[in-house]
Amino acid sequence: MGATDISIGDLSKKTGVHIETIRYYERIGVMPKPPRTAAGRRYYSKDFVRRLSFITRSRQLGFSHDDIRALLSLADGNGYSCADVRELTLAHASEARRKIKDLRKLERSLRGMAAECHGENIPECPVVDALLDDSATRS
Amino acid sequence: MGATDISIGDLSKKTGVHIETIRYYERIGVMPKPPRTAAGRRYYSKDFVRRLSFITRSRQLGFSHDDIRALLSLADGNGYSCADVRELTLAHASEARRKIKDLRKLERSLRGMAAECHGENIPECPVVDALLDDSATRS
DNA sequence: GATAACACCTGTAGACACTACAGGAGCAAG
DNA sequence: CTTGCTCCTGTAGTGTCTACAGGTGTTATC
Repeated sequence: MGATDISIGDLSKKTGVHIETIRYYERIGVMPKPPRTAAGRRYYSKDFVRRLSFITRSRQLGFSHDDIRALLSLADGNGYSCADVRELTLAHASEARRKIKDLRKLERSLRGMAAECHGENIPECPVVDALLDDSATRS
Repeated sequence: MGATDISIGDLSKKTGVHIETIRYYERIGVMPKPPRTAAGRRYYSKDFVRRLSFITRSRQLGFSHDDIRALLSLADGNGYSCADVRELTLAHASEARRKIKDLRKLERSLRGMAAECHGENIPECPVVDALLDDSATRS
């Protein structure tokens, strides 16, 4: 264990990733297995910090662990091509755009429903009605 | 089993909800237990169709099953007040707005990264670099 | 050197919202 | 009466963690 190496707790504090999550990442193979002390404790070099940050940044951008494995595979220089990464990235951008569209519609619906509702405790709440109406009794 | 009652398979076709999902909804208590034939098969009246549609519409709008239980409780007239529903709805609207903001940022990042990348198979992929840089070696 | 407090270990189970499958029973058409 | 479909229950798997139980190791204080 070198002078700059850190424990799992320190890695957790440094990156804001829970200890359990770090171990989970190791288990599913997105983080490599770190070396251990004689007593069996993990210790991490700067490279591990870097890789964990890569993973959290990618997760924030909505990449799945499978995606991240592909990205890391490229970073490690085996298997995937840069074109693959580009494609993956653009696919995510399109999906983000789709989600934005859906969420805009959703927000409009929700605010519209709430605007109709004055908070009185009447049996015909406009929000509930809005959800009940347009129901599929149209087969 | 009345003339207009339908089987779980028909309910599934009518609403687009998988049979397993319908049974799952029953198990977790968002759908009430339907009556059964002598042989133990579920059958559903129009009311059930209506309620399942309510549930799927609510899910599409991002309400959790707990939220839906609260909404249905109001629809059934016990416990929750209209003001509660209003609050729930506005909270969801705010969350939708937050997600939209995040996704916009995400889409910009992704498209920016992809624009830098010309698909050549070079070891320094700008996408991967963008993810690796800004890594936390700043404790 | 003893003790207390804390960090770490493994393994398992839970959360959410489903989905899938195994193994069996009922039912309708040819 | 056999074939093939639908339905039944129960259990296990998905993805992304989170939480806990029960144990061991390390460090600080007296």
